[in-house]
Amino acid sequence: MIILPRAFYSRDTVTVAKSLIGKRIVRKIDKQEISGIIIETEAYRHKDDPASHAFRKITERNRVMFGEVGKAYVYFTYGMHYCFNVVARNSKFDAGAVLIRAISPENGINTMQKNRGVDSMKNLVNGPAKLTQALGITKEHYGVDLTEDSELFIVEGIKIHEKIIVSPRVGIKVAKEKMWNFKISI
DNA sequence: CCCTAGATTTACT
DNA sequence: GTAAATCTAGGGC
Repeated sequence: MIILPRAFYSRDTVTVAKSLIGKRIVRKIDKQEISGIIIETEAYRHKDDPASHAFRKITERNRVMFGEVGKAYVYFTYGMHYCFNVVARNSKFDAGAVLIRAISPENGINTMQKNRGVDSMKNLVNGPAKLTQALGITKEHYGVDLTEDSELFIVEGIKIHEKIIVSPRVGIKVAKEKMWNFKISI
């Protein structure tokens, strides 16, 4: 099990978003290990991206997007949902993050089903707020370093044979022309 | 299958 | 004050 190094995240945000497809996200709760393969991501950048939380300026919520890469950016939205991002950017940008939109469950499926309150596989982790609920990710994980073996980190995953599908990002009202959504269908 | 509405808190304008 | 990187249930087809 090889944890992705900080250098992995020190590249252009869009490149990192694409590269994260097929990697494994690992969540340790007590002694149990829950994991899944990342199958959908989106890039959110800085000055050229009006849809990004970091578009205007640094604030209390988005400040981790301006900090060290490889850390978790967790935000709360719509009054009831958490979403999980990884901070990633190269030196050309002051901020950037990759939203994890969907995973494919591996270990701890029972726990995910319990956390979600559903037993269908199809509906388990196929959305950004669903996977945070299934993995028990909350604002407590804001700023967690994902390059260390702790309760939440990302490791090398599987080889991808499927073609990566490139689409416009989901759920935004501006900058829809940017094709920064990446996914595979398994 | 597709569509609509309601939930419910935060953070920024 | 209001929009928000969403999800679910319920109704109609």
